[in-house]
Amino acid sequence: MNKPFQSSDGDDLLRDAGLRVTRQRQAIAQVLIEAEDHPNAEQVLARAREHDESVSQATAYRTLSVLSEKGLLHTHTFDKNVMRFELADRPHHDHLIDVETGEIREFVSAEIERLQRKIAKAYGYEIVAHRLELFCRKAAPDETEERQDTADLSES
Amino acid sequence: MNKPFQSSDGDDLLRDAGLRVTRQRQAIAQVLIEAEDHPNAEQVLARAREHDESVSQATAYRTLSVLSEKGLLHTHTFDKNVMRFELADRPHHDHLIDVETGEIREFVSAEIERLQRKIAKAYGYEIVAHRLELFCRKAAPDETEERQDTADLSES
DNA sequence: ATAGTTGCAAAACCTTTGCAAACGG
DNA sequence: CCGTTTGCAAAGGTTTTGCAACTAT
Repeated sequence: MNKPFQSSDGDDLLRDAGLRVTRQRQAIAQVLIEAEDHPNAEQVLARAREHDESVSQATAYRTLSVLSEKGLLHTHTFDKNVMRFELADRPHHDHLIDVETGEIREFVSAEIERLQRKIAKAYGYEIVAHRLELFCRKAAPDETEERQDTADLSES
Repeated sequence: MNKPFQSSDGDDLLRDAGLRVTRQRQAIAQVLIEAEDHPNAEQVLARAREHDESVSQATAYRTLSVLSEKGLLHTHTFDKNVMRFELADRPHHDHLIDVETGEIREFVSAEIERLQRKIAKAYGYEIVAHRLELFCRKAAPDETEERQDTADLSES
């Protein structure tokens, strides 16, 4: 019984990256798999230490760095100076950031994805990766009620 | 004869931000107006010093910071850790980054903009700012020739 | 056995800040 | 004039690195 795509298993994730499986890296991989948010390095380290106290900052940064380079982890910089991480094995999605609360919602728009590819192609490029972030604020009650808009959202 | 929108004049830019007009800030504003790329703080400082040697790092960062806060400057973080700047008075556009060369092209898609607003609205939000970056690689010659794709590009 | 990995502490890197002197309006 | 702005140098926050000991394979 092998995992189809998502390396929901930490050891697999590490091996996929060509890394040796160590206690410390297992702890980090586990954190990434369990994460439902977009933790930064400091948070990954703190959570990993709950699994294995011995994880050092250096190892956390080194592991996150390799996993990112190998494409197994996606990175974001929602706020100024810190890099945030997210497993790459999840279906692609973009982010909507509530600028008041910092809350991050994920969304997918097949339509936007399509347009992006179209644009890149028009310039003679193919997309390697992309990043779409909407910094938003809760809207005023809204007078024009366009409820059917939701239709575009989840076509992935 | 007043400028309609773009403060193509450095002093105006500074006054729009509620700042006093100093030699150093004039140099920085000039750099931003002349910039055809997306310089980071270090580059802005270096270029500003060509206009006025006395500009210090502190002033560069402080000025860029205020201009950004006042919304006169847009910021990006294409690469990991450095913030890049760009005058906000230009028509909105997104970025296509050539991952091989680092070259940055700008594009506009009214269609994507529209979809973004639609998505935000569906979640009950309104967009304050957004960021769309396509990390691309020059495409292989391409077998299916879709030249008319260019149509979507410049509807702004 | 041995190449890869570790923690530690120091360094590197980008950005911010305290302060007294200098300056703009 | 008086509040703002300056340069300097030091501090801040995040990420990287050199090294000797340790460990997965």
